[in-house]
Amino acid sequence: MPSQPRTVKHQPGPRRRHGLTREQIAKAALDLIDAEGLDGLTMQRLAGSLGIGTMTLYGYFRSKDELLDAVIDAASEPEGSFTRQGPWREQLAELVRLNYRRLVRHPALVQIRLRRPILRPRSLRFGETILAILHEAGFGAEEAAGAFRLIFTYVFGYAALSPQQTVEEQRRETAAAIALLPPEQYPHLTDTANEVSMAMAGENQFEYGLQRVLDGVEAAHGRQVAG
Amino acid sequence: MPSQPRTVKHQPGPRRRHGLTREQIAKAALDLIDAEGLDGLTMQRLAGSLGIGTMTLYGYFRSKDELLDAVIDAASEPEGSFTRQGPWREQLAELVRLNYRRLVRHPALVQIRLRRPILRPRSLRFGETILAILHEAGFGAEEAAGAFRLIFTYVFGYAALSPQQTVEEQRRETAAAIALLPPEQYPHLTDTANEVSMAMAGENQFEYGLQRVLDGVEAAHGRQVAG
DNA sequence: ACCTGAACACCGTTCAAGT
DNA sequence: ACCTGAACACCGTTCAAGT
Repeated sequence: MPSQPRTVKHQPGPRRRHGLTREQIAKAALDLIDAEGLDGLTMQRLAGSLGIGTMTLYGYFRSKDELLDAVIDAASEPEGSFTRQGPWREQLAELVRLNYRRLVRHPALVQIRLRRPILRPRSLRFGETILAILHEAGFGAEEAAGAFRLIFTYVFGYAALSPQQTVEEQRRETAAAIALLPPEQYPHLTDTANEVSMAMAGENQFEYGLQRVLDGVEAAHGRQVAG
Repeated sequence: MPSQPRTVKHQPGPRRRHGLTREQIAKAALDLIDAEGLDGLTMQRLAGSLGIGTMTLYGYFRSKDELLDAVIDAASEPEGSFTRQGPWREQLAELVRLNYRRLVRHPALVQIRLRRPILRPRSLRFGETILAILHEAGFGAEEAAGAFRLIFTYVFGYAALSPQQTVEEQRRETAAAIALLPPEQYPHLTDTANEVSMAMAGENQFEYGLQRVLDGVEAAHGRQVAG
């Protein structure tokens, strides 16, 4: 169950011995995960990087799970640069791009989300804005919810399936695996090894798929309106 | 780097003391992951369930990673029921549905893929068949590779982001989180809480998104052919 | 040749003790 | 009141020893 972000004691000044706040600790944890993956965040290492005893962390957070909630909040600062302008499709595209970049900046969000749903108010802003745009574009409630789920699946799915390795490493690895296949059993993969290797890594592919997803949402809406 | 599925010794008969094969062990590991998640698979527990010593496993697999490769193969039996029939769009849809069901049957595949790319020949069959269908439909190499990546992202992303909890639990949790939001700040989410909760859980949503993805692929192909 | 217990360097968290 | 070392029940894997 999701735990509330309550402070252990409600005191304005840093009465604590180390002068640390929950937010500062969460930020340090976020940096650790972004740099080394979710497995890289251990209570021992986090405490070590802050120069405090491991058990001191449990004075700020009841468990590692509660710490992860704070990490999510730390990574979910509102997107200041987003302003709703232009046709609904372009508004959606821009919002999705901004949130995709956030996920690239903070792989921690993706890795945590793969373990459990993220339902913090700050994170739900993304859904609220998408629904607002679709509502204004004339989408019904069910239609809008379906489109939101698809868009959410695409942006998180893309980020989740993008490797932590460099683009170059990934392409080489894909190409190497294809090169090992018997061409007569895998003719198309063999013939298009280059194109497939390119498509499986790199951020330019994100935009291509996003446009296809929006094509699909738009097409269904057009049929709905027409029918 | 991906390790080869080589047997430690090439002997036809089960000369081994326990009479166990790599395949049998991999199958047991697959069952463990499917039932309890990737974290549920530990060398100690797997050995225990097989009634052998932990270290005996290392006589069959050089490392846990090599064991996971065998688990992937065990879960990737070819889809016997798939026959290419009808228009390309329906062929794609059916192939994707079959593979989605495979992922639902074997969450192990999704959980392993989130840790590293899956590049085993048996798994690459999926890509080969998609490329074959698209090629026959007149897609160019780059266009086909882009469509493959999108479809792959959708099917794995959808499976990866689907919770391990029951559909009912998930819906209740989503609805509860929305109910906690201040309605004046989240008006659309509040108004469509029901539709959103439904859309975020349950397999019927998979088909909706799949059709939108195929709409997008089809629309882009139509423009390509027309232009 | 095949199998395996003990040991090592890790985890998250409980508990009891320090200041 | 705040902090923390020791300890517990785990991990994957190395090593040396059993049959």
